[in-house]
Amino acid sequence: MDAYKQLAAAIFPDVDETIEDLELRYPPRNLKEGAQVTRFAPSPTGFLHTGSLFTAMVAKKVAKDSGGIFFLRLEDTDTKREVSGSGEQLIAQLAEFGIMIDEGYLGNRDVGNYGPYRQSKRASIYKVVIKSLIERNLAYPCFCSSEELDAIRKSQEEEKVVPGYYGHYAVCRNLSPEEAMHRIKEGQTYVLRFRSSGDHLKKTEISDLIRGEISIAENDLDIVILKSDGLPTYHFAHVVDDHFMHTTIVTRGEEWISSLPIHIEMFKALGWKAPGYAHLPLIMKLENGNKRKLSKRKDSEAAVSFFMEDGYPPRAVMAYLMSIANSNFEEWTEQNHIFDIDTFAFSLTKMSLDGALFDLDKLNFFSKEVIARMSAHRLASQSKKWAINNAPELLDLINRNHEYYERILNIEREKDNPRKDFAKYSDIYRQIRFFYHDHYLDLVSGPLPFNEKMAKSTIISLLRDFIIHNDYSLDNDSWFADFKQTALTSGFAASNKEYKSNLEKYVGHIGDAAEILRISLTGSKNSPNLWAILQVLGQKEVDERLQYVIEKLS
RNA sequence: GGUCCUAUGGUCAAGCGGCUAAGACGCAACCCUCUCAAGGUUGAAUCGCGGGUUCGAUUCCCGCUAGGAUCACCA
Repeated sequence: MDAYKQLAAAIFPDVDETIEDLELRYPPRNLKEGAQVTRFAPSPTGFLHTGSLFTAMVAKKVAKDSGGIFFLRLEDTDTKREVSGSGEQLIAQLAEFGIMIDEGYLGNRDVGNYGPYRQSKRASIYKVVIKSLIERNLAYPCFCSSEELDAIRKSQEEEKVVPGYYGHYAVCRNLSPEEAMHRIKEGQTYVLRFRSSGDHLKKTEISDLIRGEISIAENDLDIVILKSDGLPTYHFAHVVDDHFMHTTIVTRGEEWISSLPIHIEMFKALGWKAPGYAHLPLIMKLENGNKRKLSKRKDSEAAVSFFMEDGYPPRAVMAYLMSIANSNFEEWTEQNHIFDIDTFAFSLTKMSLDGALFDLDKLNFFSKEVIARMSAHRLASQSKKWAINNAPELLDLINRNHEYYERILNIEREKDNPRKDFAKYSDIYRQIRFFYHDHYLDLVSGPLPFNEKMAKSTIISLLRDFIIHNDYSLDNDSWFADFKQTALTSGFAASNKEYKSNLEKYVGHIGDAAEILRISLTGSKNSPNLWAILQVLGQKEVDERLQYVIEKLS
């Protein structure tokens, strides 16, 4: 047995499987021609990030549109940063946005034949591969401490050379296998590094599915592939996992482009075919006039929980993200009047190449459209679901009478261009609370915003006439014609034009009369259609409110 | 700083050698109107700079500039 084999055996005495065994265990997938296998590979380090949702959406689209497989792998090799429970949370949040996986990690269990789908459970697989690498002298143990590494980096900075563990700076790369074995037996801690044979001065052409050819210097860093805790680093886990899981297209953020040479080199060294890569543009944020990557820590909209808490319908968020991914989605959705990303023909090559600024205005636009197209019934149930966790004050109103709530939401809804005044569920409460008697009393407790020029007696007379004459059985148009008559008898002109040409003859015009009624009923100068409000409130409540205002003014 | 990516209105962007340079969001005005939310009409606003190539560059090439990403036993 040669020295490298002995070293490998010393490091992994209990690994008896080979790469060939693994190939047999994870045979090629049986998919039709052109079907793509994609994955979403998040780390369980906290809430789902908006950029991650974007990536997941694209990955799923690519797989589904091609009749392939979309799976999820949990990249939980960083035990220090892991937030317990966030893996499950990720799955749940993804599901809220309609992103379901075909196979992979599902929180409490794995589904699929290419698992385990949690990297922390795949240690034995990585070890098989690394053992083979050591046997071929393509990986070696490194005993450098973090202090030594820091010292190397510092000296490199002083010498103004490229920092990193390479060439003669890679002191452990030339340790003899005997020496390495000796140190291991002594109990020194170590990591395993990949022995790079790349040349920093040589460029390789790599093709990206979105960007086309990219020319980057070869990797010459001996990167760590197995940490001292026995878990792999991202680079190595990516290569091994996506090989054995037979991923055909890796979708990930643009920030990974720079480590692409590392991945390519490892695929080559192992004799494996690398997957296609699609490096997605980052979602950016404007700060002090500069763009920057959306940051989870600084930007509330970076976590998708922001949208959930504010009450944006998931469909609206997805539509917005899709409009960033493929700008023709917007045009498509205009014609189809639906915001269903599943039926849209997505294209990787139509993606923009630079990061989009997150645009809340645009999201609001999509969201208004989406909400306006929901039935009152659906909006009621969706907003209730939201209120349960986020808005006790709204929930209170809903719970008083669900049917009444639904009727409020149905105002000006069932028509060709429905009302678009809610961009998110959190907009609802403020706009509908006047429908509830106690809230109404609260809203009108102060001075009412009547036009100062309007005499109290005029207001009172109009409201009194209204109480007596109003007919609740009329339809919208007839009702308004009827209301004009009432206003006329109180001295209002039937039109603005008429009023303007005979200022001294009238106390105001029909618009003023409507304003008086509106303020009296809602406490505000702005509201939805008056007739609709009357219908929902009903005669008893209307009369009570008007009586209240009359008394207040008397 | 090295390396890589990117560059059309405020934002998202179409364009792929010849166009009055689409469209959407936002903004403004007007119309409609019982107010608001809408809806309709109109408008303001863009090819970063400098060299080439070409009869002709927003488009192709090279610089520059700017922005971004990345340089860990994090992913």
